[in-house]
Amino acid sequence: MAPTPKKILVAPAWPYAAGHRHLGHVAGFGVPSDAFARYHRLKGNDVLMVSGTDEHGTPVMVAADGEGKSYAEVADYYNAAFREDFRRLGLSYDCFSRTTTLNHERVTQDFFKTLYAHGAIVEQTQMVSFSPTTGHTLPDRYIEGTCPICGYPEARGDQCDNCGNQLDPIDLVNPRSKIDGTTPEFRETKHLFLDLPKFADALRHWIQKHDDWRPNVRNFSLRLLDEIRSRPITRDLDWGIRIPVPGYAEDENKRIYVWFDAVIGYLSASIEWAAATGDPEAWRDWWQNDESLHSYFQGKDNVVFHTVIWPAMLLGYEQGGEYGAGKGPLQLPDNVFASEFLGLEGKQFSTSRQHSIYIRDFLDRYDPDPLRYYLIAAGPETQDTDFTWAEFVRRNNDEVLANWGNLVNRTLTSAHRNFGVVPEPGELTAEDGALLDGVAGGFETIGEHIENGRFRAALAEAMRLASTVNTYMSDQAPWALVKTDKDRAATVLFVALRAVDSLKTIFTPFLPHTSQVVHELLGHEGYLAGPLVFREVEEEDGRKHEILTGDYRSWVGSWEPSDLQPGQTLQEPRQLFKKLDDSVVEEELARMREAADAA
RNA sequence: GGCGGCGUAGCUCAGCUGGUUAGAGCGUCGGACUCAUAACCCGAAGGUCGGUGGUUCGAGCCCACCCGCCGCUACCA
Repeated sequence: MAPTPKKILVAPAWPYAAGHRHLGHVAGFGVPSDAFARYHRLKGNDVLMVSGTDEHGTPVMVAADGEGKSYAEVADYYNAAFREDFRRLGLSYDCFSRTTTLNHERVTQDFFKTLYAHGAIVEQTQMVSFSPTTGHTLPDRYIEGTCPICGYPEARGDQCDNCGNQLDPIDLVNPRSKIDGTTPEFRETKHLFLDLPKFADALRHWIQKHDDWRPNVRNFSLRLLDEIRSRPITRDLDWGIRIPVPGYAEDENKRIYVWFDAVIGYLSASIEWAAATGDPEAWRDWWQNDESLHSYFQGKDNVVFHTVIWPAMLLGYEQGGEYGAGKGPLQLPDNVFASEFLGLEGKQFSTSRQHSIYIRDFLDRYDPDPLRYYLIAAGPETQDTDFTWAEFVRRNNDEVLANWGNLVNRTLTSAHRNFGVVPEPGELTAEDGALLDGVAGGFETIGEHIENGRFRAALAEAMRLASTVNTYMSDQAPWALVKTDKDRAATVLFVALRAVDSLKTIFTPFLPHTSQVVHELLGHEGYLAGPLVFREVEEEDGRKHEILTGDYRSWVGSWEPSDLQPGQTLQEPRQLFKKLDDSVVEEELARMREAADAA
């Protein structure tokens, strides 16, 4: 009997809607979270993978001003762009939404009101810088000036890159806005703060229990707690969610600070998903259920939000307000898989210097699976790594194509040409059994790797298993047996096809598009990893938006060894991966140079 | 400045709580095979594990110091 499906929340970071996403972004939160989600779906677990675009706050406003568009236009544009990028890459969100929906606003305001009612939000005055041009808050990172300590002329508002000292923007000599060069004004204003110190002990206790977290995440988080301070959760802006508290609600020019509403997105998108399924209470099975597993994926710069701030908010919400409805506390994160950073040709990705490769551009020229392969096999899982075109071409040609692609091709070609169907096997030899047992064992070892966030090791093990099948093929040489002992050839090809069928499943979390092709070539029907779709959602206020989703419950396939049956009709084989010519490297490097020169 | 990480074969990296001749993939060289996208298979060469000094019967793994590289430092994954 199958075990009860586990409720798994997969929570990839919310990308910020102020610029196109590049390879580094999806290497951090995208491909690993999708591999994790797809694996759990194959295991038969109930996965809910939710995210969306983070659309409020200053960076969107700055982008809008720069492009001469409204804030909403910029948000719309990038929301649509990200959805399309992620669809093409095959990131199987159950609901990829956005923060400018009515639903998100309601959930955020409920959260805010509830924390306020529980005494977790306090009012403080704060010295804040304003842009004289727009009248809005100017975040510290948009201010530069001369460092009062070392005299470095381009110190940032929060820190001097030259001497490394932490700074307060008001101390800068000749402060100026990085956006338009004007001199910021400093004014005392009242803001609401999240009382983080109130939660320090509870958080410390909770983090200490999690000795399964990656050490850098755990140590870094514990360190943060030692110096924890209240954080403002309101800003002087006119772009963002209204503050549902007396004295603030009426103020046109105060809104909820963007980071506060962004993390609530995990919850609001779950609620949105539930409503769309016709069972508005369904989200509670993930959020108000001790047995559920919540896994978050983000880059290392975002750790603080996922191990300290969001957990503090969840703790403060307690049994909740309107949405929590007294039905139990909200689940805290179980895993926080923080990635390190991906570099590009030896340097950091930089949008401003146009040292970047955007997802959309990449996918215009290359297939998604080789990219997914690269981002897992050479991704920044435990330390910074580098994307280079030479390495991409090599991994594509010499690893994924030569090993896995070629295995599929050689076994299917042989079987299709000589039998046309999955051949009827005779008695299996010890070698046959050993091969199938070895591949079958992969479901457990690779599954364990994936569950523990060791995607790199999981994929390496899958590749090793593919090698064992290649070796088996070479040893058994069915192409020769066909002429001398056709029955034995049938058995060998049967065994090889079963192994390929199993490997197809094992590779699905990483290479869903090509696994779907293998699935079809082997004569199976249905979607192993079907298309992702956009679906329109209309809210009560009449506004509409599109989400990225998919019909994952109809997907066939399960995380267990193949039971491929003799007699199943095979399709004419076709190649899974395109061989890339070495000239690609020089072309792409030239393209990057042009882009950088134009910037 | 604070904190953290990294430095192991040509390249990218594994090496868990210290224990026989330090591993993998790719690359290179040689061979075999010829079903397969000149792919696949076998074999070989190649490293004083950044440096110095300790602890230990024994250290790539622990400690100290040093050199080099990198990241985070609270709105760039």
